[in-house]
Amino acid sequence: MSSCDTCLVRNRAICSALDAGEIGALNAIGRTRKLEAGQSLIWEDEDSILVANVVDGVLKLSTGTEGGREQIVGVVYPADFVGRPFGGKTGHSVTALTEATVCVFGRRDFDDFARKHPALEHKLLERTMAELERTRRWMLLLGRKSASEKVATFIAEMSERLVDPTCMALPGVPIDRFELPFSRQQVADVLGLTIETVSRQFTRLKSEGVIDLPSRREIVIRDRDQLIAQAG
Amino acid sequence: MSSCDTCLVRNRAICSALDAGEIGALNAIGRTRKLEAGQSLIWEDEDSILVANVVDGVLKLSTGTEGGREQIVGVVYPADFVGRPFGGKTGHSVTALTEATVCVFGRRDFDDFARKHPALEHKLLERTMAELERTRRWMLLLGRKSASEKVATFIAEMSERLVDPTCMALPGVPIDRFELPFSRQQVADVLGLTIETVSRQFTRLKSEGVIDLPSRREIVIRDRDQLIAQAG
DNA sequence: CGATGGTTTGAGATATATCAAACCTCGTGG
DNA sequence: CCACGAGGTTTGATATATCTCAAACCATCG
Repeated sequence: MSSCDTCLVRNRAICSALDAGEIGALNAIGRTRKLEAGQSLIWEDEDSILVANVVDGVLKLSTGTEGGREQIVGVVYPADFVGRPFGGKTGHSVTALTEATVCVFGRRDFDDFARKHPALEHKLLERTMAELERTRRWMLLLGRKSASEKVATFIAEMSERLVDPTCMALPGVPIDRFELPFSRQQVADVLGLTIETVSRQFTRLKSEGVIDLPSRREIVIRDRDQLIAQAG
Repeated sequence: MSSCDTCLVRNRAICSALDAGEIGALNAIGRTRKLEAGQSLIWEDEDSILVANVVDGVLKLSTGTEGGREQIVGVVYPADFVGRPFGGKTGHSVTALTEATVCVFGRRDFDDFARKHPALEHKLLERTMAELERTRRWMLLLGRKSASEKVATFIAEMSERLVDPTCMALPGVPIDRFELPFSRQQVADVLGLTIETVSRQFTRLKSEGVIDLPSRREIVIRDRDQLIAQAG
């Protein structure tokens, strides 16, 4: 029996393009792997040797300058795909932010399999295009938004993406209370700000009653309209 | 006879995945269109109705805030693909920066054709992944680089991308003199800066002898090593 | 309990934005 | 041919958002 049968993201990941027989073949070349928070799966500038589906947890994609400045260039959730198939180098590292479970494949094995299964490539294409679209929207934030707009946008987006991964929640409905998978430094690295500026914006939003911060890693949205308005 | 036979980018665009017969079929659903500088092909937030291959010229992809701030989220050159196949909205407009020639397809026609031609989808997937990679590298610039680093990086990247589109030049060799397809305002919109800051950085680089500016739209790189060093 | 790592708060420095004016370049029409 | 005007660009003076440096604070864990 294939471990895909019990996979939580079986119906949402690119694997949903495959029938039972094909899934078995894919299962044969992959294996599931657990990562603890902080552990990396792929490193910046290394030759692409593996790709993966995220089964559970949250991971960051990040790059940095020689000077040690870091920028988080993407965040992936269950059912998302990571890595660079079809040769080339990955320009960013992939690191777990929470405990995570991924389904990894050798890059070459995956390449061969994908070329023989156009439906899988099609899913991957749709996913990649959606990710490119999302990334481009984020560029507007990085290039043109103020610190307060950045933080408000960040919280609003988080509440839309951090829905129950088991899909029990209604789709498209954002949640008003969630646990942040980021430290303050990591939030700063997503938004292109410093940790102090992020902290000040959080406390300002709290003092204005827009959000509440029960603990360091928890956020409660008290006034979503106001939050959206401040997102600019 | 198919107009693809004389197409300058026939061997580099996604069409290179197709044989003579398939090209004929693709040609039947597309048409070439000329754009003058400033003319838009696709508008932000409209439902995706057409997609295109760039044959000649340079186009920008851009989004803006309600407040009128603009961010250029991508620049495309001959052989690149633009538009959002497989449904959804395009989150950015596509506008010609120079006179341009594109090969346009109705989005639905293209979708149908692509689904029947996995090799075409494969090329498109590779291209989309490369673009996503490039876009993510640009995020590091937007989020973490100073104005001087941004401008130096911009000039260096331009010199690598604006090679002779006919491919007569040696591949991978950057050029030292080129005409900018951007106004100062547009450079500012690519880098997330103001027009004044861009101007000041240009004149500084010129006064340091790193570049020369024979005219508003021309750039000559005098000291590439120094330029790269300043790109951070 | 004290040590440790992350976070918040404060005071000051600075890069970049903003506002305003002068300056080219180029096309138009007298 | 020259004067004029318009758009884009450069330069200057000032304002301000964000960064930097530094200290206090707070949870967590041995």
